Amino acid sequence: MASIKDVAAAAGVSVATVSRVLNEHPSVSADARTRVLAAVADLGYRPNAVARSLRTDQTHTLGLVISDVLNPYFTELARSVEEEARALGYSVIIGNADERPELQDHHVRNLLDRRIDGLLVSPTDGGSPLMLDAARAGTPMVFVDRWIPGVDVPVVRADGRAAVRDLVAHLYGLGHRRLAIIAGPAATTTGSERVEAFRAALAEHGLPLPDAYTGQGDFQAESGRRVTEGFLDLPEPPEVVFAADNLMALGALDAVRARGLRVPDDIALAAFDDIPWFVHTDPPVTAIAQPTGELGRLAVRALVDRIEGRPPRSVTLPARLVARRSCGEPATPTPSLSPVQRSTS
Amino acid sequence: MASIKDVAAAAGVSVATVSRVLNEHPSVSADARTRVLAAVADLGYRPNAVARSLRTDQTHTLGLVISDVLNPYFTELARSVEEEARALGYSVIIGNADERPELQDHHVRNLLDRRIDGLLVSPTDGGSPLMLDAARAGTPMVFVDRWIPGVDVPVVRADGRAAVRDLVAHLYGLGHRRLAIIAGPAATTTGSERVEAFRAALAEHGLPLPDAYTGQGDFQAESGRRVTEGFLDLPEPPEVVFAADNLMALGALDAVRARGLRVPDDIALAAFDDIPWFVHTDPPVTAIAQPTGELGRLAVRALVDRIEGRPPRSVTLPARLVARRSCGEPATPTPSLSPVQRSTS
DNA sequence: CCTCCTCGTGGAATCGATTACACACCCGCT
DNA sequence: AGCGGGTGTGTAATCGATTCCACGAGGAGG
Repeated sequence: MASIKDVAAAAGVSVATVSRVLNEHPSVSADARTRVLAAVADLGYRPNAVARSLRTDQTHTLGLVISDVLNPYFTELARSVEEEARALGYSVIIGNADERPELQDHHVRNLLDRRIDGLLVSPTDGGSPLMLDAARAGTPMVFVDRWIPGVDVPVVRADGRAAVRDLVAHLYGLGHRRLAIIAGPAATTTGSERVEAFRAALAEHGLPLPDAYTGQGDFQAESGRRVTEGFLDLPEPPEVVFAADNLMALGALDAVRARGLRVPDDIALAAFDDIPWFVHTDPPVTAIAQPTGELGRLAVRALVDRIEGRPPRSVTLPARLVARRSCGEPATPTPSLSPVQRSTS
Repeated sequence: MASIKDVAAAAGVSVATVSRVLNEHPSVSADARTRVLAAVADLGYRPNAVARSLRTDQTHTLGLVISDVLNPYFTELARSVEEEARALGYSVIIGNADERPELQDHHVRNLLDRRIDGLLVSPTDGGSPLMLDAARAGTPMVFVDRWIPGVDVPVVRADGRAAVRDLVAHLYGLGHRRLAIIAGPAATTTGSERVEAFRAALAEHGLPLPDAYTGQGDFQAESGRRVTEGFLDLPEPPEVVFAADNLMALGALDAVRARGLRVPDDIALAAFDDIPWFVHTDPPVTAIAQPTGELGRLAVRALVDRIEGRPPRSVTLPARLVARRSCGEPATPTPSLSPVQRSTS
């Protein structure tokens, strides 16, 4: 592959001049510029980003470490992150942690070794020493969706409290009194927060949240299935199951079906995180929708602000309830076509 | 950040010795080795991958350019690619082309600039000059899922012909005679191949495939909706719609619902590419399943073989029909729980 | 005792860019 | 004529690693 030296030789100038042309430095004669550009076109020369990065100490690359790419919520987040980053002149390297802290560490280490300019993380746990060290050492970093309390890193996330309260009111209004939750890992902020919000909302209606009605999941479909089976085995099963993410809701749906039961007649179902497929399931699933694309964009902007020396801002956006048929009577007679179409908020 | 010089100084040796310790070169005394390792641990030193890549001309990175990350098929492919690559000591940078050739070119260029060791592509079109040049110039490259005819690059893909024939037989057996297809872009191999296979299978049963029953889609949900509306507007609408990918099937489902019609009573639906959600839609969707994870793994292995000097092999795996309720009577009375559970092959 | 290897080590070149610094040239002003 | 200043260009240092080559020490063999 042609290097800057080859271009310089072909154009009859020094490498410094070639570099200046390529970087649009003003003090280059028109004559030299055209000769260099001709040589570049002729040789099909492309600057070596590796060499450039070594010299400038910038890779124009962001790292994104998420918990599970197969979760449509994170897929969409990743997509919006890449789009916004591209618009700002950065590339993105995605690391999939699969909800496993050691895999998360692997990716963080790998990304740091590659000297990415900044790191976007949705932590799977309370924070590994590696990540905390990196944050302390000054690596530009922003948490997205989940965060680690007590660490001085900006957070871009959605607050689901109001939406959870709306959901509980909706359920209460439909006559449900025995409500259960499939929680996410307590080590994640989203895991614990959603349970807390749910418990608080129940309390407002004078309803308890017994231990038997709080199942421990891990944000994966299989755990949703397992927990739901436990619920159905209880002498007095809940009337509603609220899954703290979309995959566990899928598992719950499986478990209910496997028993030959029907949603919502035998048991109702709701989920945190809305996804396009929820419109098409049988029945369509009531869910709490986050402004996922917006979160991704804002997270990138905060990170790039930090990288380029501007003060980054933490952002919290609201989530909203999207009521469908999985909890009882349809909210309206017309079919719901898109996840963003209807909202009770 | 500490560099190899700092380590050398701290250990009282030269940088050459530090490098030898780090690369497990045999001729280093035990004494020097322990001093170096102590200094490394002490300083929290991590080798700079950028500098290393510049010197060794290897990045241990693969590029993966896919057409649409939001398509669950490609998400799963990306995941398996990353897993296998990690197992072989490589990282992956994913570029999402969004079915847009110019975006595909952007990513290919970006990846080549970063001097990735090899490129995995599922081309959105007949092949841009950029990609063809790269292939000709000797960049290790493997096509996955889709490919470009006439280019000397190994291909790892699934052959859906037999499964399409099974599907048509299944539909014929259920009494359907007017079958329509929502095709993918003719510029993609998967786009044209699936129509051809469908047409050939129909011919075996003496059925025609009129132009009015072949709609042109672009692998995105919206096009599935649009084409399906066209079908429904025909004086004699088809009895079955076969969508050439899962997103267009989703769009078709929307269109049918929007008219207040029911699947499969009013119109039947089948899709190429099976995904977990198809089990949970209303009704569950009959689909042709590819061995996606296996394709990803084999593609990575072929690429790494090529990179490391071994001869790469093209691979074609079979796809299989997974019959569910969206085309008529359930295949069996038991509910289908997983997309891989049942097959007619 | 001298020669020849082997082993461990360090110096320095190298990868492909960016950029500080020096310098030659030309213009205009006094 | 001489000097200051801007313009365009080249030389060389630099980023952080890897690796070729040279060299000194020490052991084995003649």
